Amino acid sequence: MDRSQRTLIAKLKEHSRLADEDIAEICTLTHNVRELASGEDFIRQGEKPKVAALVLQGMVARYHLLANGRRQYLSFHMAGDLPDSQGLFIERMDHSVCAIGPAMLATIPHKDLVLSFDRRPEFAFAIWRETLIDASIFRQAVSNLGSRPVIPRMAHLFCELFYRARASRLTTGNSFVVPISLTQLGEALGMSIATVNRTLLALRNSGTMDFRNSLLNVNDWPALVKTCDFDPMYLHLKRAPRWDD
Amino acid sequence: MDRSQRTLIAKLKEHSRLADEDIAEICTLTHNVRELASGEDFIRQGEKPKVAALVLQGMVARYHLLANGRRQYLSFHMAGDLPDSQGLFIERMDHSVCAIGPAMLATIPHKDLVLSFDRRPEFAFAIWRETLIDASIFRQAVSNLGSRPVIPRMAHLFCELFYRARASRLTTGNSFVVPISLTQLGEALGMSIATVNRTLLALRNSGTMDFRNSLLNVNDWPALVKTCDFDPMYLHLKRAPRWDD
DNA sequence: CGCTTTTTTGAAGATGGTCAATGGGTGTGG
DNA sequence: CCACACCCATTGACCATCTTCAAAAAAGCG
Repeated sequence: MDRSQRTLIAKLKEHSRLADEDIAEICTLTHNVRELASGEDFIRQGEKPKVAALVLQGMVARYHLLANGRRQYLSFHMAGDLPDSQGLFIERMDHSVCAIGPAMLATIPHKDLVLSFDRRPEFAFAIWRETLIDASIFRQAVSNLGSRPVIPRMAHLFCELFYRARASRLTTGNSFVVPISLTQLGEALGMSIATVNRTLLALRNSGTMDFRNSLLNVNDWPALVKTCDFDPMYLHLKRAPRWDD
Repeated sequence: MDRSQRTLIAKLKEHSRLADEDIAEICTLTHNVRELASGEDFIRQGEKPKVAALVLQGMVARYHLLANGRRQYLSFHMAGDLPDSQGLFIERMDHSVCAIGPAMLATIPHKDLVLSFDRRPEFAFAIWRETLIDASIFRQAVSNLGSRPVIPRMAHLFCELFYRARASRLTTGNSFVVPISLTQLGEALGMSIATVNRTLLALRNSGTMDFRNSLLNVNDWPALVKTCDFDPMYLHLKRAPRWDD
């Protein structure tokens, strides 16, 4: 069992039950490693996806490029995530995937995955569930953009990132490395960079969280959760991460 | 082959190839019919989904209920859609589904579906693709809310609804019945009802479209497409609907 | 026909955007 | 080692958009 197989198994176990046979099946999957420079695209809107990507290190993001040149970030992904699982059964990518900070990915051919799906339907269902959770995260983004003022909107994004990172054991204490620039935050949350900055200041002054120099610090988790009414149910994890370890 | 089976097959054929065996498998599925009054919930946030729903008639919507009482509509669905396919492999619903105007649904137990999936993986992949297209629609909603001013934002929603309806042959000429109230439009597009009304007026005056009394009228499709840079690629349909029939 | 609900319109005010200028790091080359 | 350039973050002033509030008109419905 190599690193990427271990990462994938750990990820799927966060929400699905895997039989020994499923794990054995995953261990037959081979992959290539691809390193991305900060900002580099992994796949672009319009291209035909042929491989699935698994994040091994760093952070990547999905984004749309609009006709007017604007960029809209759709979701952010960390180690264990499958940032282009959404391209599995689809002819052409309707969005792009790029690195946020330097990142390392494992790529697995779709062909191999589908063969495994035929052999182990439960494995397919686990990946399917993964794509459904992705969709649930998109739905939250819709509500976040459509219904929340800037401060809770920003808080919700960081709540989600921190909670997911914590569930995957990627945090250190109350900190998590998030190499997103202010500009990119604005392009994710539909805010101007000025507002992004003022909103981060407000959150800092409230004593709930502090995002600076690519480092997120959660100072008062319950208060932060309350600012945005964050309810992690939508992440559909089997068990909540513990806060006392 | 009954009505609901025919509807499902037609829908899946919009984006997937089905073998005769897949169609035969679908024809073994039995269902119940459920009628919903306007506004009635089909399933609520927090409940455990046990059946999948197929829209036979009318329109239904997914929505979030936020802690502050606000309602955020996430997507709208018409005949042929599977509005809670997102609940297939998930423990609890992270959103609700309600009727927009009176609607009729066919319900199919998840258990039966999964048994069919095991027998015909291609059928499973077609439904999976359906859920991935749903996710793609959510992504567009994110971009719509995050990046577009009110007029193109409204235009984009109606472009999508009309295009999807046309692809499913639910339009009559340039018209399509959309029983959404102004309040609900606002709750979908993150606008106040006053702005919704003024935006509809602006679109009416531009001569591109006219939405009034639950009836959408597309007067100038190319111009409407241009106002919001609508590109239907993200709907992943095998072939575009024809405009000249 | 009177009631409720939905749509329409106006005016005032707040939120967040735009623009422009400043400051702080970091890396490069003289 | 310093000077310069560049990128990113920060801040202020002004302004546009959209919200809120209030009220009237129109449209369904018993």
